Amino acid sequence: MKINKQNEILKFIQHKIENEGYSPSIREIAEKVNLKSTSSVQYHLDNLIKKGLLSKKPNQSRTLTNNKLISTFKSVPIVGEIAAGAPLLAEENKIGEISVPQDKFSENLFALKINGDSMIDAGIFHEDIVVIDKGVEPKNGDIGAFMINETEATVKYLDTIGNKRYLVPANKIYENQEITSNVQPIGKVVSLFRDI
Amino acid sequence: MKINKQNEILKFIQHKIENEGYSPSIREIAEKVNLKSTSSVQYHLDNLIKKGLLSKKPNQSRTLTNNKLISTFKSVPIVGEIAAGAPLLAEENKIGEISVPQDKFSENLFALKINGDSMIDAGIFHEDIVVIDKGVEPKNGDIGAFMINETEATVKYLDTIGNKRYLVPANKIYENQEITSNVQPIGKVVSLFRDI
DNA sequence: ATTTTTTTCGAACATTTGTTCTAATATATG
DNA sequence: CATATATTAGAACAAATGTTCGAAAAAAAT
Repeated sequence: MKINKQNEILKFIQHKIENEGYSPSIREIAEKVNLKSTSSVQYHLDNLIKKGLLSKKPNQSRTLTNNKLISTFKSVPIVGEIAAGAPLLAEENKIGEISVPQDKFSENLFALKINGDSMIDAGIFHEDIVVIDKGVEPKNGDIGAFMINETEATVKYLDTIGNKRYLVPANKIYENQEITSNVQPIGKVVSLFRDI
Repeated sequence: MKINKQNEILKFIQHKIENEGYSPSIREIAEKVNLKSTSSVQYHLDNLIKKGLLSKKPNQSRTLTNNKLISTFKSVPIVGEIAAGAPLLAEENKIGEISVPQDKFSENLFALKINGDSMIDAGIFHEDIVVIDKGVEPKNGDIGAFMINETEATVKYLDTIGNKRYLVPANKIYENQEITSNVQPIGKVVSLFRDI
């Protein structure tokens, strides 16, 4: 019957935070896991905290937080068609939001919805969403996002052939495009999301 | 000086939840926004709740939640190697968690880490994470997850050729595998995540 | 200037909640 | 079986917290 009280408590706390948006009180935990005394819960909480699985603020109610996957996600904008003249991240270019785990989040992140199949051999398909880190300049071999003529954003491999730098698609039917002054690197592609 | 107390309070609550992981108390709000009385804060909270921007539970501390963008994610387990004999979602098979938007969440979701390149032509690469809906039986043409010999989970296209059903890889170097009694459908692949 | 509405304050109160201590009970260990 | 360890219970306490009411102050409207 009693499998593992500690884990049962941890799971309930996580569940409560995920579903209600706030931590349970000690007495709520006691009731849920069938413990008659608040001090029994305290006992397990102390152990969970010692293990580093939980944190709490002393003398403050409902301040239990999950140390591992604090369900705090932060949203980054998804950019669609780029309006002529408007800065890349201007409000009028925004077509949505996507959330990324906070531990991977930085202010430099935003997302692009892929249009076309030029990166299909890299496993990046039409309508996939790629997250881009503006703070990381794409290097040779990286997949990066680039602004072309200040109106179009594109995702390609970056590569140097001879002494020229190219945008390299991952699809044989498209050609390399030399990087000239009309191409500006935006950032490096760091992750990808797809609905199937 | 006083720009908009209501908005100031809302912002502080959101900030506190995002950064600390729990809601502020009324007195903490009062101090932060320079109100001397808790009832002044109550006054604004009531208005924010009337506007539908906040929710709270009566007589419970720190239960303020943001109606818009809070806790819109839920975690689903990532399953790795499947221990012989253990149920697919047994704790010992779990290698992590991934969060999915709440509006797409169901209790039937879990995730698999892809091992190998048998689905490479479908844009599913080695070490990608696919989310599977156990509540949806894969149909012809769908990408599904299947359990083989109750020990190995695999992701393949499902297709019917003649009167036989096959697991169809998306990679020419692999062969179709006829579905026999040792193959059990788990669910349909619904989304994909990749770190690049 | 007067009235009305909005906002703030203060204080008192009832609950909720975390904390702590001791003892009882269960479980494991030798 | 005896002993040690882990777990649970009970109760009492102190602190944190939400709630409420009336009045004052500030701002807006007439």
